[in-house]
Amino acid sequence: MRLSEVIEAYIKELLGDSNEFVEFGRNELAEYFNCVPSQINYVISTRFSPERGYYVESRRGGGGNIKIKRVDITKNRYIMHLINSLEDGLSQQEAGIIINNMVDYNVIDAQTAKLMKVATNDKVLGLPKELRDEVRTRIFKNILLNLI
Amino acid sequence: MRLSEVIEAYIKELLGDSNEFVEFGRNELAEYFNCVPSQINYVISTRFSPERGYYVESRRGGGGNIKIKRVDITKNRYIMHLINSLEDGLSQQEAGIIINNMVDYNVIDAQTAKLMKVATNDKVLGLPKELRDEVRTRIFKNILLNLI
DNA sequence: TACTTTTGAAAGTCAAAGAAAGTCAAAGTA
DNA sequence: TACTTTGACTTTCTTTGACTTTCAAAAGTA
Repeated sequence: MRLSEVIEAYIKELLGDSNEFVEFGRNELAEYFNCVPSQINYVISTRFSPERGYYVESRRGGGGNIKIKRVDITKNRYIMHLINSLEDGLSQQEAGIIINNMVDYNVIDAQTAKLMKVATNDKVLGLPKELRDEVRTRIFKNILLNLI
Repeated sequence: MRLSEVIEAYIKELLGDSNEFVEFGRNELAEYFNCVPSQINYVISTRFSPERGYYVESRRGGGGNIKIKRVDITKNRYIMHLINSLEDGLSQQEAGIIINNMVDYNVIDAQTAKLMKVATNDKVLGLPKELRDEVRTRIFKNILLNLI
């Protein structure tokens, strides 16, 4: 079995039942598995994506750590479906339509909708088009994930 | 847990129940936590700055001390004040601290806080650092504007 | 007494050292 | 070819300590 798979399994084990999230030091974990620290990043980026229902946060510096949160993807199939069906270069217009739909279906309230629109707005992001759509997609997916 | 966070929590604890302000000797506090005095300054400047809704006074010399007050203002004034005092190039950490404070001050609820954190998260933005802090600042400010 | 100087007890500043995590591309493997 | 492993280098945050500034009380002076 690939080491990456072992690490993946280990993290999922930790997330096991009852635990909504895990928190660990990257170096500790790397030491435990006798690998370079960056392997942990590889595992996280290939296996703990929003599409699979994971949200990842981290901090650097003294006492730094990585926190992986598991979202119960069965709790809101509509949102998970949305996350997985979104193409990578979401435009402002497309995002807006989806947000409006969510309001119509009472998935989110007006205030949340407003904030989501702001955070995915062209002017606010203010980046060259391709990059902008990429970033917007990430923001949008991750917000969706955290609505569950 | 990081010492800085322990000290932060301790000060907030003191501020917490009905106390409008805390007053302490820098050296005493440092001794209590077994750290160098300048660590107290670090905690204050990263966690209790005016942008974060705190007013800090101090006196040097014999009998000198530090006094930290919570600023008591209305939601909208708090937000306006924040918008005006935010510098460009906000880091994820700074944004996070401010968001936490807004929750403490009942300016936003936990759900909104989460959304704001996600939309200003390093990994979510996933941009080179020069751009990242710029974009984050725009997103953050614009969300604030829309909270008014 | 009224004013000035000294002195020691604080707090402030700033940069270096330390401790983590992140990035990226080259090398390895199936 | 696609995925994984590795490691050198970067960035971020915290801790530490040497040095500076300020203040108040004590001591000295006219």
